[in-house]
Amino acid sequence: MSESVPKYVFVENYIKEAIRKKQLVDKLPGERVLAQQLGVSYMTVRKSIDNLVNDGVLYKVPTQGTFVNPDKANRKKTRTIGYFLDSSIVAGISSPYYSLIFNAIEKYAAKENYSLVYFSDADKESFKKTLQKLDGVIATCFPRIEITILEIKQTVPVVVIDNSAADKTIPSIIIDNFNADVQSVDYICSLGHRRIGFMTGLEDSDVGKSRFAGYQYGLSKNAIPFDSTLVYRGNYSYEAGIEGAEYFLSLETMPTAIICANDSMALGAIQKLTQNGFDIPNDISIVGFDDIEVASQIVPALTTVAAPINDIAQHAFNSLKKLINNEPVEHQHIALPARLVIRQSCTKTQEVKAA
Amino acid sequence: MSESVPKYVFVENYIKEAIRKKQLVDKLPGERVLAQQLGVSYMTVRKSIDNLVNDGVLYKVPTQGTFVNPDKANRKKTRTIGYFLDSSIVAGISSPYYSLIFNAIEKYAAKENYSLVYFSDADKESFKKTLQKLDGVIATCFPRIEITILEIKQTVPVVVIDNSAADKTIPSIIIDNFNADVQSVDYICSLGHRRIGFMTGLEDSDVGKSRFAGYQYGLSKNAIPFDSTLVYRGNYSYEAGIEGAEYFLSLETMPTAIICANDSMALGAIQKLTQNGFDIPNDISIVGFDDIEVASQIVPALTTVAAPINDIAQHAFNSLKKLINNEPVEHQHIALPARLVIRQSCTKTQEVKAA
DNA sequence: TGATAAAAGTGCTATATAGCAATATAGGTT
DNA sequence: AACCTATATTGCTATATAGCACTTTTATCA
Repeated sequence: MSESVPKYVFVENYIKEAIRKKQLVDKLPGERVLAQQLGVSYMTVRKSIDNLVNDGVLYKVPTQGTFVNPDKANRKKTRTIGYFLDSSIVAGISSPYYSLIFNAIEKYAAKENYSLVYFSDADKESFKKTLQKLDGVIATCFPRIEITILEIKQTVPVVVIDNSAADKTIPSIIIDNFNADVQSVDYICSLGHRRIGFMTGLEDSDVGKSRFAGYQYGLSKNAIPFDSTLVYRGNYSYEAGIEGAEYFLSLETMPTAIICANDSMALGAIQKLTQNGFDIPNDISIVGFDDIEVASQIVPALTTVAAPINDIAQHAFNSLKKLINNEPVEHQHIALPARLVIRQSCTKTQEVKAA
Repeated sequence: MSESVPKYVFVENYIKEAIRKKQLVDKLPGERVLAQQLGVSYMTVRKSIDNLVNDGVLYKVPTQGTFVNPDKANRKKTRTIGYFLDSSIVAGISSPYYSLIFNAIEKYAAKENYSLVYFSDADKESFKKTLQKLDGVIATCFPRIEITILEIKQTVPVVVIDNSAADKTIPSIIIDNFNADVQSVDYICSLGHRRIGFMTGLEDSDVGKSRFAGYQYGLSKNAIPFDSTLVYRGNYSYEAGIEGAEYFLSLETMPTAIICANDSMALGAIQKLTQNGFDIPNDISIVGFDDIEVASQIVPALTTVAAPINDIAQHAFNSLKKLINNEPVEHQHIALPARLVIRQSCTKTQEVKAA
């Protein structure tokens, strides 16, 4: 028993350690018994136990004893939920798509008197402490962060968006990316385009794979053979858009249209192609995905697939609310349709125009 | 002294009542003194006071005494702070500038184990309940929401950004908008422009007024007489940018450059001018303010004033943390410099080019 | 074997006492 | 007025003891 630690703190630590080691799992020895075992006064034991009760580690039932508090059971509801983005998304919540989702979730939450925290996992300690304060979490999910998703689920109810979690008991709200990109290919084909480039998103996720698969299915549906040289492997960033355009510029025969797996890559492609003297859409048509706010504000205004932001937010919040209230969630996995918004970044091919 | 109430509860109630009646406003008598006055044991007094400390009613300073906890500090700290935007900002947290600020604040807060809630005031009840959960608030301030700012201040510590509050005891972190726009005018003049249009922000705030004043001062500094026909009264929105460009198009002689009070209006102006066959920057140069992310991604990349997002967030968080911890805030009102970022939306006037 | 009484266990309230480290106050000196 | 010393104040840690109301366990008796 160290001289520098008060005895009552020593007893607190002793109890906490015994709980951690599963030596104490439910009922503690009586206060007088414990005092005798540890060789301290009864009042010292009482002081330690009172502190641990205040901290929520233990609870007392008069005349019956003192018990270990189960992990999740006794926490008070805070009516605060969290929106989680992992820290590999460098721009974090300032990313145009995620800030739209976050804004929409906050509106639905506020109507039900829930406050909304935004948090990430750059600081592990802060991440854990924030989780402890929440009734539940809506998380943007990627396969690469499955461990984090599991950790969240072990602490509070969780609903995922964008990609399903590997653990299929976690409800998910995603976009029907496949049919959205089939739609884009159909529209581009309706303008007469046959040589259609594609900038993929990250293929480590269902989002990336589904958008690419939709492109491929759209080609075959329009009797266009798949040509792998018309595919640039991107990663959703503006910089990838620039590099993708460079790649297509390097081809002997450029595509007459490019479908991008998101708007940021479309912006990068427009920048590089314009710099190289190409006119959008007269020389080459561009389609994006997400319909971030500036998509309608740039020159030319971008034709893009509009993600159903409000629907995603509403379904995610409602599913989470049910989990928090221990109610059954009717539709565990929801795939929402996305709509193509036609603006000025696409035009008919020169051949169709000449005819 | 009632038989049915334990003595320590009686002492707790006695202290709380004395606080309520203002008989105790700051320092309590010593524990031994109190025990004597109330005719109970010293240990009983200690037990009562410890409970009131746990409840946040009192706080103790070893060797100095026990004190009444001021009203605001009554609650247990949640280590959760809020970022407030009033609901008249339709795009809410998805606005490019505000989401950057919010993202930056979250990073500083997480490092200090504070969680960050985003909230608005569309739902009054939710607004009040959220306030109750927070240790403090960083609020984007406008003169039109002074009543809301006061309400926040009456509940928790508050720091404002963007505009100072009318209540000068509230710390503020703002941008030096005046010198930022002087800078823009200087730069435009250095390119040979003498006919310089200006799209104001909202003039109901210091931000709006300072940016306009900086434009005017910049003109006089460069010996250019102020011409009120070269001023369009805007409101920071993309739509105002379109209308502003329409206004300048309607003039007999258009300006050769336009300085916009923010980037969204610059986007609108570029859109309308391009539609009307003008080339940016060859026919007319454009300057924005804020340096939102897409400013660098559009064609042409926008020359704009970069708001010191991280500095604002850092100072705001640090000031708020001090308020929460009852420490003095050294610099109550901070005006941070903003830097002009030169990209592709400006060029020399045709006259300078010909020479 | 079942019922009842006694004993033991349990957290709770209350008091008394001693001594520690740090700070504040009072008094005296230069 | 500034400095030093002694004393008082302050919350803190720790121990000991007594007895209460209630519940659980054990022992005893029919």
